[in-house]
Amino acid sequence: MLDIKLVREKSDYVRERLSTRGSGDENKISELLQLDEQRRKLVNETEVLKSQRNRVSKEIGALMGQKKLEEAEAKKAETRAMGDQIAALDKQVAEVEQKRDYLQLTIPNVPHESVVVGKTAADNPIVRVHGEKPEFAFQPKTHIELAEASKLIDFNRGAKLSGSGFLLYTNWGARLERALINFLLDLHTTEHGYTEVAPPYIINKECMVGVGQFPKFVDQAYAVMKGTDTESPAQYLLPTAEAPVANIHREEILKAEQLPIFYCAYSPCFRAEAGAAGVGTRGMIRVHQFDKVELIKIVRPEDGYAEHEKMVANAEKVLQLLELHYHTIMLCTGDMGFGSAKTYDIEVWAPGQGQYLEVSSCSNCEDFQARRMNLRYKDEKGENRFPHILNGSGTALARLFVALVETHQQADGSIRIPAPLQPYLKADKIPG
RNA sequence: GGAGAGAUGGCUGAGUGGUCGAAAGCGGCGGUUUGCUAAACCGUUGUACGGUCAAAAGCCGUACCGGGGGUUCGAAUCCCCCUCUCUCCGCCA
Repeated sequence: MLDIKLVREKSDYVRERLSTRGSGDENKISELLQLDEQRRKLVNETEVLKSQRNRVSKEIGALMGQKKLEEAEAKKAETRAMGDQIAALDKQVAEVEQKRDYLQLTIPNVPHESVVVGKTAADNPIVRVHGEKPEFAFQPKTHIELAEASKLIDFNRGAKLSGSGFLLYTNWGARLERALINFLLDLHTTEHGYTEVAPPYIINKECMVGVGQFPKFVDQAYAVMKGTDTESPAQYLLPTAEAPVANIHREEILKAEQLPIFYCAYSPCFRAEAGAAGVGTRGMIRVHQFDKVELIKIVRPEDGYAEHEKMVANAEKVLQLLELHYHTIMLCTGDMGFGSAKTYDIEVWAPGQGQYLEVSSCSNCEDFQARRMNLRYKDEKGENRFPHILNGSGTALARLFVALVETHQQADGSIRIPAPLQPYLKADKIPG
């Protein structure tokens, strides 16, 4: 969420930056300011009253001590009505505060000034290209054809077990998936300095609010309940490991020397994808459950953008080692996610699809999430500050799987395994 | 799932209706002493919000003793609900 003081003091700036997103959220600022103003007025009123009450209460206490009971009773009668007045005002404050807080949670982050202003994905500039589209002496197959031919994935039985958008990996497919996960975790932990964590897959609402998934994207989440118990507070299947991992230090005040914190985590990701195109058709491009290795950084604000660039490089390294052609784009203001101030997407080339697939999205959310989860650190001056929180996929698996098999498919139907992955799969190719 | 115990400041831990934002100890910070270190001694030590101020500092106020509600002139303290932790039993990968 945005710093209310910033909104108060630089409302025009905030409005202007928000308007570049093209979502109309800048129109919420006036209401926010109004609620803020109203709250401050009410808070002031109640505090004056409370101050009075406290004073009289102390006097009563003193009188009781001196056994001057009649005088004490008189004062009690005098202040009795104050309690109700205070209670009524407190209620008003709570109401206004609730409205303000909710409104604040629905306003997206302000884009960083280095972000290109644009409306849609078509406006996203390409910032880097690695390799080039591979040439094939034969007609390259799609991952669906390859997966069926080599029995990597049983699409029909996956759907039977769960529904459309769920995959059953089989034999070499399951092994390849596992090999990729281990390869990614090892790369980031041993080469890039991340500490591996394994979070719960069922998480509470606070995690979702903290990273900005809620309240806006509740309809995209899977809620879970215990047995037939519809009463207990809902928990959710994680849509990304970002949700639990970024929240590890929620409501903490970290010591300056604890920063920077680099975490990486494997998890499956569950997405309802309500209303999305592509679920319901076969394939692995858009599914309800996929594996991902996520990268999270918690850093000092002054380091945020340098660490952001490094994080993107860490994710790109994956594709380089797997000998895949990709390009990195910067999301324009209109295409950025809710909590992000700046985002790079990495898109890998999938020859069978004839298109680039997003396998990583690396964002600096600045202090937007830290404010939501009240995560702070104490700097050298002893002041509490909000750190920058960064998240990036390093990378998403299902689409990486697609790019890998489509890129490295051979004329004989086998799939070549790039050298860095071979020790993990314990094979140099998947037979056709 | 059953029974019991607990949750207080960075940590340990006292506090059962009134100068308690909270004793004491530890830690941290500053200082004295010292060739240096240590010890000892002295001082200091939370967070948020609101107000004041051009701003910072400072000052004033309010709230915060797991969370929410209640009783009361007044709640860390009494009552109710919830969450979490620990111990024992049961079940279980």
